[in-house]
Amino acid sequence: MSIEATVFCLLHTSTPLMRTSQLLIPTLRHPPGEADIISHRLMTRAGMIRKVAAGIYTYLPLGLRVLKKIECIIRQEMNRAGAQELLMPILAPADLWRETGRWDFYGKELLRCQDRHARDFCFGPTHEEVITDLFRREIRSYRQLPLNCYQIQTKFRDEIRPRFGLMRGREFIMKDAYSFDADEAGARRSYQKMYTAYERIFTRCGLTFRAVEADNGLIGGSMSHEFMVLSETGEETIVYDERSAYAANVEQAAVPPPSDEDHAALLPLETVHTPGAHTVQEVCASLRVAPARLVKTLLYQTPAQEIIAVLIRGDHEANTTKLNRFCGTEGITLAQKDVVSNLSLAPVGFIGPIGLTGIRIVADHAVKAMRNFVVGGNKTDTHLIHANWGRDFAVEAFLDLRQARAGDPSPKSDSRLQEAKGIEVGHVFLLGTKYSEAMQATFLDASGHERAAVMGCYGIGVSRTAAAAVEQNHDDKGMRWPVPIAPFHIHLLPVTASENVLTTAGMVYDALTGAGMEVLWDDRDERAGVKFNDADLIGAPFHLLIGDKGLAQGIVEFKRRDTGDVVNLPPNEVLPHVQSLLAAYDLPNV
RNA sequence: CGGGGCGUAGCGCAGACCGGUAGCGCACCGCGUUCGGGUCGCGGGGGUCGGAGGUUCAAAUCCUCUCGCCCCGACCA
Repeated sequence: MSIEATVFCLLHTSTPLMRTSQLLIPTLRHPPGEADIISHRLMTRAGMIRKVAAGIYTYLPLGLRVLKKIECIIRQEMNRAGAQELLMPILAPADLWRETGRWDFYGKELLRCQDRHARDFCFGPTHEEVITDLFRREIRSYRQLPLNCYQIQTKFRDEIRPRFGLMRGREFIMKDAYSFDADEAGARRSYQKMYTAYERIFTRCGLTFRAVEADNGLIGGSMSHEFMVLSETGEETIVYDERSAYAANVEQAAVPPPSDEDHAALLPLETVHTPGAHTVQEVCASLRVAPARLVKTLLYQTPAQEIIAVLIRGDHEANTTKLNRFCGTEGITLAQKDVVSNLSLAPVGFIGPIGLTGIRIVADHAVKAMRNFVVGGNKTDTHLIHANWGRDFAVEAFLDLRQARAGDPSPKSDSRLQEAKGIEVGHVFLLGTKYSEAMQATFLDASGHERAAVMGCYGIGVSRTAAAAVEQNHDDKGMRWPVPIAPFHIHLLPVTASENVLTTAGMVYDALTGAGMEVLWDDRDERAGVKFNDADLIGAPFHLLIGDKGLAQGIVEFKRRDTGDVVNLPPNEVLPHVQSLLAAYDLPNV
């Protein structure tokens, strides 16, 4: 490299571009029609992201800055919690995935490919196999534990239907961490450290969130919490209890058995004609009873094609997560119509527990408390009233099988649950030894016995966190980034083009950037209105307006993006003012 | 995978039913004008109408196939 080129590189790597005229920030007045939710629309309009294919995006300079900030906060907090960063490959050999059985089990979401020798590989949707393989090769002794390694890396999950921009992409950036401990107690300590680190991370990112109890799902293990950013656009529903700090995903939330039982005298079973009444609503309308007086019979089929009948009170919803847990299955589904008809039963809508032979019958707790209820008649256009379990049909077990909902009693206090929508930005799992046993990831304990490591895994959707931040922080003009993850701290807006304004802008810019602040200087030859609109759209937390009107009075205008409040300051007081504002934050240094 | 919709200039759309010169707004380029919330005027560049095949004297337009994208559903961390 020539001297000139070297000098050029040094100059230009040490002074990042912060002028609008030089940066690639292609703002749009109109979003593309396909952008559906706020974060997708605004991030596209602000020139932060561009779609390359369904669920696959390019992060433009502005968007990348936000991601880097989130990553930085994550790194700082992960390191603080004793985790160490490494980087695993995007492609993993199929053999590793076959060892845990997930090559077959993970399904179409696992994107597979072959190399030139026709060897199978997959794009990592998560990295338990690769990290566990590393562990078993390198770790021999309990003295090397605990160990917690993380990476920040691009993941690929071939979602059936990618949607919502960065919120549910196929390719996305994720921080995933894996802990290895010598025993369960150690694993719980590692889990707790990550839980605490996650609280710090999302707090520092300026998000309103809630940690909720969650199901372990396909990944396995015994305990997990999801970190939910509260937002109406959330795809998840959570229930929480203000009084006891209890919060859970509705999938997971336990519903206690009803406290009151109906003790009415048993009435004789009667057959009633209910033509065309398939749904709970139709049956209730036809018989003039409340949905809570009805018991619906749902037929589920396990992956092994076993059929099980599930009795749920008419106004309740079944919870397949709980059903899976009871059956010891994953992926139980409502029986298909053709399966039902092959069982030579009544059509869907008229199925009932009475006379249902050769099929297991389980019921939700709530059914146990009922007397003289309505059930399907197992015959077209027929229902039965005054049905009673025990007398008219047997139930294998009563257990918690329904979805929690607002108004249900809290399992942890005597108050009632409330509902909210959330975006899952983080998930911590206590895995146990599922992967370490499958892959013989063992070590010798203090007494010389070989033991399987007790694992935990911990994910944060980095790109999704950025999108969630926008969902939670915007107005009709654009984004309002929380200070720590904003692409820039200050948007410098000369509103007129006089010599005086430009000179002042240059001086303020030098002063602020010299003090380490990130200033986006809109030096374009544009009208003030255009600059204001772009600035509101991009959503830096502070805007600095410099114009001839103000300078005539010796002031510049310092405006908060979130409240719109304006403070008039002499130019030389801008730096201390911003410094005092930013001092309130634990800022990442990207 | 089932149902619905859409592919025409960078973005937003019209034209299609009824085949015959490919249009509008914004953006972009030039000149002038204006300059504190998306100025105004004049001039200009840019499109194999997603792709392939077919019908026809002639296809953005009609037919067949195909690819891509979006929405709803089922599925899922």
